[in-house]
Amino acid sequence: MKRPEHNHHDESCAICALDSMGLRVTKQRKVLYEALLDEESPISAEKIYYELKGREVDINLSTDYRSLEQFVEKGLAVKTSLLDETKALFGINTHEHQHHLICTKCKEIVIITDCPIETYGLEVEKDYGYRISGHKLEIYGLCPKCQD
Amino acid sequence: MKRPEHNHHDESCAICALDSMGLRVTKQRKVLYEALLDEESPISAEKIYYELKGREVDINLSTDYRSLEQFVEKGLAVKTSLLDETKALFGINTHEHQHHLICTKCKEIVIITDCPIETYGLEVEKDYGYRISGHKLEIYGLCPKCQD
DNA sequence: ATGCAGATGCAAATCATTTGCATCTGCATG
DNA sequence: CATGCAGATGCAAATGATTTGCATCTGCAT
Repeated sequence: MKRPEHNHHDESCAICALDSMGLRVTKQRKVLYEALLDEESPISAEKIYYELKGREVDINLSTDYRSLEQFVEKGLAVKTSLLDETKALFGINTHEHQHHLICTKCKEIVIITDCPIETYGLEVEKDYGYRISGHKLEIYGLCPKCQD
Repeated sequence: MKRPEHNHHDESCAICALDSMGLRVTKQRKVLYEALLDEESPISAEKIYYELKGREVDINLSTDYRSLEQFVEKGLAVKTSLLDETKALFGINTHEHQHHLICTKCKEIVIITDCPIETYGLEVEKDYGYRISGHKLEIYGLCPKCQD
């Protein structure tokens, strides 16, 4: 920690998170990180830009993209894209292996932390000679509300 | 089959496939469908466009995109996007449940037809109240050649 | 053989994302 | 605490993928 005056160390504190990864703590990055913390599921760069717009500190769309990309590089955030959408979604990196359950109608995203394919990866390594580094599982369906 | 002079019915025949889904058999769609049949894994619209370029029949990029999208609507092709790439990939719909094993270095894509989460879907339905309609699983790693 | 709904080509538009550049600002240093 | 400068920001313009409007062309039902 480069900030001796800052006497806690907590991932849910933007200052701690940014500082610990060697990123300068600017007001833009701070509000951006905090906005990500507030989201329960991945959000697009554009959407987060509009959420910040009009608050005390808003942020330019370029800065938004640049910062999100840096968060991802530093492991503070994760980038993904769901369904057949072309745009990227960003979320806080919880350092918890997780998958998404997505409603094909209302686009609600539920996070699933239980993973059925941990062991399956080993089988794949054996069968295909690949050295597996990760996987992505999305499950689609209708959420309870959209089933009526 | 609307073409009585065409006396077989085979998904690997472009004329049959297009005709059976009510799509006009144009020379552009025919070569496009045949090009898709030749691919062993999903390919981008642009790449397929360049592969056709210079052959007897080439095809405008707009037509390429429009036709691929129609193939997907009619269930002749499937659209996906892999890794964190933003561009869409298209492949022939084999009507076979499949997943992808992707080399993070050389981007080779291997198709896996064995699926570990058939039964897991049922658990999710019970736990989350969703009516599951599908899922997508991608597995990342280094292929044998890239491991050196 | 023929008309016309639907398909194509072209160019311009759109949407998400990135980049160049001039200006600004954290923060390490004295 | 003042200060310099590497790194961050805002703006506008560029890029890359994909889509669309429109005039022209072409399968295919008749």
